[in-house]
Order: sequence, then structure tokens, then C-alpha cells
Amino acid sequence: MARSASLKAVAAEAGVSISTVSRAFTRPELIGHDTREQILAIADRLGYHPNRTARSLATGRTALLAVLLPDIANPFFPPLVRAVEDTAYDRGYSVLLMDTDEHLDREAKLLRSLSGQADGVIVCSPRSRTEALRSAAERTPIVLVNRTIEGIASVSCGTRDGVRQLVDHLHSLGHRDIVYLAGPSSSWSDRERRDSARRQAKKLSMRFQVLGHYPATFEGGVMAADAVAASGATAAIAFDDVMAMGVLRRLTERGFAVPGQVSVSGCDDIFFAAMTSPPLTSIATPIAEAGRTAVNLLIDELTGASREKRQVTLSGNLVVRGSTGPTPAERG
Amino acid sequence: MARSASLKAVAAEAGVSISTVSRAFTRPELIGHDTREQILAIADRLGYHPNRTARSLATGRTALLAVLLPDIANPFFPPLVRAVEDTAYDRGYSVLLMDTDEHLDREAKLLRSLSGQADGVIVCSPRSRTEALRSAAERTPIVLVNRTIEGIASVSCGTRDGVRQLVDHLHSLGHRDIVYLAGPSSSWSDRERRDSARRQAKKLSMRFQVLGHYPATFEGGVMAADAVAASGATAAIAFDDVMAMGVLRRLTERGFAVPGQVSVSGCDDIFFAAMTSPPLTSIATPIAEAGRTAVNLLIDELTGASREKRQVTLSGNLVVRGSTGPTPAERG
DNA sequence: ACCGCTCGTGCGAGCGCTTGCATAGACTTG
DNA sequence: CAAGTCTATGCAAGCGCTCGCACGAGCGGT
Repeated sequence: MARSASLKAVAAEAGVSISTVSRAFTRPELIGHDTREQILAIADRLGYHPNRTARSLATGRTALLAVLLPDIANPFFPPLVRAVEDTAYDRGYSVLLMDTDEHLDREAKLLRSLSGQADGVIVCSPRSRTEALRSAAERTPIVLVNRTIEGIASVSCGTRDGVRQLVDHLHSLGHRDIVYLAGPSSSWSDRERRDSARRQAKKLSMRFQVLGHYPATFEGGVMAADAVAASGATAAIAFDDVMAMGVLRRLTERGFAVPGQVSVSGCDDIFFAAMTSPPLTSIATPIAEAGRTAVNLLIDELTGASREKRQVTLSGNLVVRGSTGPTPAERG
Repeated sequence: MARSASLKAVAAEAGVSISTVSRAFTRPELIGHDTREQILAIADRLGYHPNRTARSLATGRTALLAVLLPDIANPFFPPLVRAVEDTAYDRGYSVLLMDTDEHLDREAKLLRSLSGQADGVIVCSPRSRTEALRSAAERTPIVLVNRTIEGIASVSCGTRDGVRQLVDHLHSLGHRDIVYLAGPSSSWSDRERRDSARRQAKKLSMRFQVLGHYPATFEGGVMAADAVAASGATAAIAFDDVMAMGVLRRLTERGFAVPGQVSVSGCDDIFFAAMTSPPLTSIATPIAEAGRTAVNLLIDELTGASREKRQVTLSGNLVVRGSTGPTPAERG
């Protein structure tokens, strides 16, 4: 592959110095109008594109943002990445994707070696050690997603409100005995959801149990379903949608009517939540907005537009679909 | 953010020239054993990490692979990207994600500006113009996924075999009247699936109709479902799983038993296919393997390990689940 | 003792771009 | 009209690294 035209080539062709050509692109206001026009025309004719690498070396900025996440195949992430990519593109950055494959050591390594590679990092890592993140943050600007650490910028999708709405919703349907199906024990989100559900249930004098922890997978949900059936509760709140889908499946399989006998709900409102049968009641996490916010926070910090380490919390809302309904008693 | 230690710093500390330090990392065999040990120790102590940008500028290679795709949020892509990322990582490359947002112009622009930015590109772009790709391929090594163009390397997930298996499967269940629900008219995969289904149906003397085109979305499937119901066929093959899920939903909603009255099947075997009710019979596209292969093809070309432009076709297999079953007559 | 080797190391010229500083001309201004 | 302002351009020093080449030391063979 032949290297493409360089500044030098364009300069030679235009009969000006390379600085002038360089400025024609990066500081147009410093250049005479005619000169600029001519240079642009020639550059275009020669198919010139600035060499990003060289520019990076000279400026010390790569125009790259890294996104660090455990597994892009987890359905929660693609919408996030999508929003990040879009926003980054609009602001002149490209996105470096780093899948840690759930390996903490690989993550730590990436985080360390990343210093020169990207201007900043968006870290979605529910698991990794606080200390590792803190020390990485000293070398590279970081924005955390769905996790907060003192002194590091972050944007989180709070589900406190959404869960409260959900419990209210169940209560209004006549439910008085509900269970929460806990996800991974190390997850911050899980704790938040559990606590919020418990609090609201207590406030409404509902019977409330926690089952689990279960893995946040379809199989985890399948396992949890049996416990739900045994619990006698009339409604189950699963840690997330994928788990809820497992619950749905297993309950249906065992002959339980959903929502006729048991109401089921999830959290995150992933793409497929609307596609289950019955469609899943869930809590819509504003994940795309989180992505956008994360990028903006990061770039603002990078460009010095804002020095403060902001911690943003977005909140999700209940999305009622067919998997929650009146209790058997209520529909009597 | 302070710049991290440079070669120069390490060299000074070790009392050797920077070339020696450089070689200690990149050409260890050229360096005296003791010198090297000492250098590595010092580098480690100083927290030295080679500056990728500078290295790129000097070598002309970025160690970056770009992945160009229409929309990462499309559930077909994440497993692909995952595999690409993994394989690339193992071979020392990072992945640049470029979401074209289905905009052809943006895609063309990215493709053009990408020359210096990445060493090679993996293009998943069912839509973009052949000419645009061909001309991009002249400047940057490219591997196409699920698309073939003469003279450009590619890896495709053929569904010909899988579709044939599917039709056989339906035939063996007693179906004699089936429909194919066509996806986007410009899609190469659609044509392949349609043709393969038609051919095999004809061979088995089944009645065969094509309905559509429909958008390859859940809503598209919902629309298609009504046509399926009206068609009188006993089995429907949807262009892809997402569409099949729409069909499933709408049929169930209208009181059709699946697979009791109508069998439904999809294609791609996305993550969620196993989670519908009934779980969806589908054709497993070896998408992860495609990702791996694409990366290997690309890197081999980059490193000169292989000069030829290979066109690999992988083939998918039928995955039978609950959404297909005997015809009413058969089970009668 | 000399030659020619190999081996480990240093030198220095880039890679393509940005940017602070210098400069030349054109244009004010008292 | 000399002195002072601008404005548009050029010069050249990097940015941190790689790599071809040169070099000196140590070695065995003659």
C-alpha cells in the first residue's frame, strides 16, 4: 500500500511551505483566503489526508477514546457503545474497543498500557478493583459508567426510582407478596435495586423476600424460577432482563401463567424485552444517554472545558408491558 | 497528565543509548543478555511503556484494525465484534470501532479517511456500493464479511446448507406448503436464503411462496405474520431471527398455535433465539468463527504471511428448537 | 601478528506533522 | 515619511521511536 500524499507533496505542488499547508487545515484563519483555496484544491486533487499518527505525535493527543467493557456480547452494552461511538464521532474522536472478556488481569493490563494509546477511557467495569481504577485515573482521564468512585468522574443509570415505581405498580395491581431475585453479589447495581425494592415494599407493607444470588444469565433466571414458584410470592422482580427471561421461560414451562399467577419484571429494558411472550415489564435504563454523557464529560475534561470531576446520575423509568398484571385474587 | 517515561529517560538511567533500549524491547536477540535484563528492570521501575504513536510513525504501522459496521446495536454484530476483538488482541492488535449508523455517505467518508488510521479494515456492510469498497481496497487492506467482491478477501457465513437442512426438517415434519419471508431487497444473504429454500422446496415438491420484502425488524415480522396467516402455509421461514420473533409474537397474539398450527423459523441463531417462547428454530451462523477468520486473513495479508485474497465461506447448521413441529395433519 | 568474523552497541536520519518565533510586505498613523 | 501594526508566510525544532549503517572489541584460524 503506497503511502498517501503528505504535507510536503502538497506544499511542493502549491509552491508554499509545509507550515502553510498544515495551517490551511488546522488554523484556517491564519491563512490568506486565496492561498487556502488553492491549497485545498491541490490537496483534494492529490487525495491528501492528514496522517493522524504524525499529528498525534506532534500534538500529544490521539483523538481516540477507549471503551473498556467486560463483554460486548452482553446485550446491555451495544446500545451504550453505539451512543458512545456516535457522540465521539460528532466531536471528532474515534473509539477503541477493549473487551476485557471478564478477565480482571487483562483489564488491569489494558488500563495500564493505555496511557499513550487513547486520550481518555470510558470504563464499564462492575467488577474491577477500586484501587486499580483509581491508580489508572491518575495517568489517564477516566469516566466510569454505572459505578462511582470518589474523585473519578462517572455517569450512572440509577434504578432506584424505577424500582420504586415498579413496586408501586405491583402494589396497585394487588400484589402483597413479592420477591427480588438477586444478581451477582459484587454488583453495585444489584445492591441498589434490592435496597430500593425492599424499602418501598416495606413502606407499602408488602411481604418482601430476596432470593439468590443468581448469575445474571438466562440460566440463572431458570434456576431462580423454581425458587419463585416455591416462595408463594405473586410477583418477582429479577435483577435484569436476561434473568427475567429465564424466569419467564421456566415458569411458563412449568405451567404457571404469567402474569395470571405470577407477575415477572426485569430491569434494563434491553432491546429484546419487548419481544418476549408476554412482553416483559422492565425498567428502562437510559443507557444511550449515559453513553453520550460519558463522552461529553470525558471530552470536556480532555479539552479543559471543565476541570471538575462530575458524577452524574440518570434515572430510569418503569415500562409496563404484559408480564405484570393483577394478582389472581384481584382478577378473581 | 504527565507524559510517561520515554526511551530517553530509560537510556539515561541505564547509561546506554536509546537504540539499545529500543532494541531491548523490539529485537531482544540483538542485545547482550545482561544489558537487556538491566534495561528491563529500569524500564519497569520507571513505569516505561513504549509510546505507540511514535512507534507507529516510525514503522508506518498502527497495530490497529478497524471494524466498520452499520449498527453495533443490531444483535447480529456483537458476537462478531467480540470474536474480532479477541483474536486481534491475541495477535497484538487493537480494534477501532466504526459505526456507520447505516449512513452510506458516512461510511464512504470513514473508509476514505481511514488510510493512515488503521492497518486494515473489516467491513460488514451489506449495503454499500461495490465501487466504493473496491476503491477503498486499493488503499487499505480490507476483508469483507458476509459479502463477496471479486479481488477482495472475504469471509461469509453461507446459509445455503443450513436453509436446505431447514427445509428438509420441515418436510420431514410433514409440511408441504411453506413460505419464505423476505428481508431487505438489497441484501445478499436474503437472496441466498430465498434461493436455497426455493430450490430445496421444489426438489421435495413442496408448495413454496415468497412473501415480502419486509424490514428485518421485529415490526417487519409482525407485518409478515398476517401475510403468513393469510397464506395458508403450515410453516414460515423468516429472513432472520429478529423478524421471526415478530412473526412469533403476532401469530401467538392472533391465537395461532406455534408450532401447533404454524411452524416458524429464523436465521442467525442470535443469543435470544433460545429465549423466545417457544424457543426459535434457527440456523446457527458461525459468526464468531467468521470474526476470527476475518482477523486472521487480514493480519496475514498485513504481515505478508499470505498474499492471496482468499474468499472463505463458512457454513451454518440447523438448530432445531420448539418453534417448529409436525403439521396439524401429521399430529392429528 | 594479522586478517576477517561475529556480536553488541552507538549514531543519526528519518517518520509527517505542529507550532513558537522570525520576517517581509502592506497598511495605518501622527 | 518614519515608525508602528497587522497579516500572511517561512523556518526549524521538536514529538518518541525505529533501523540501516558504522564501529570497536574479542575471537579463532592461519
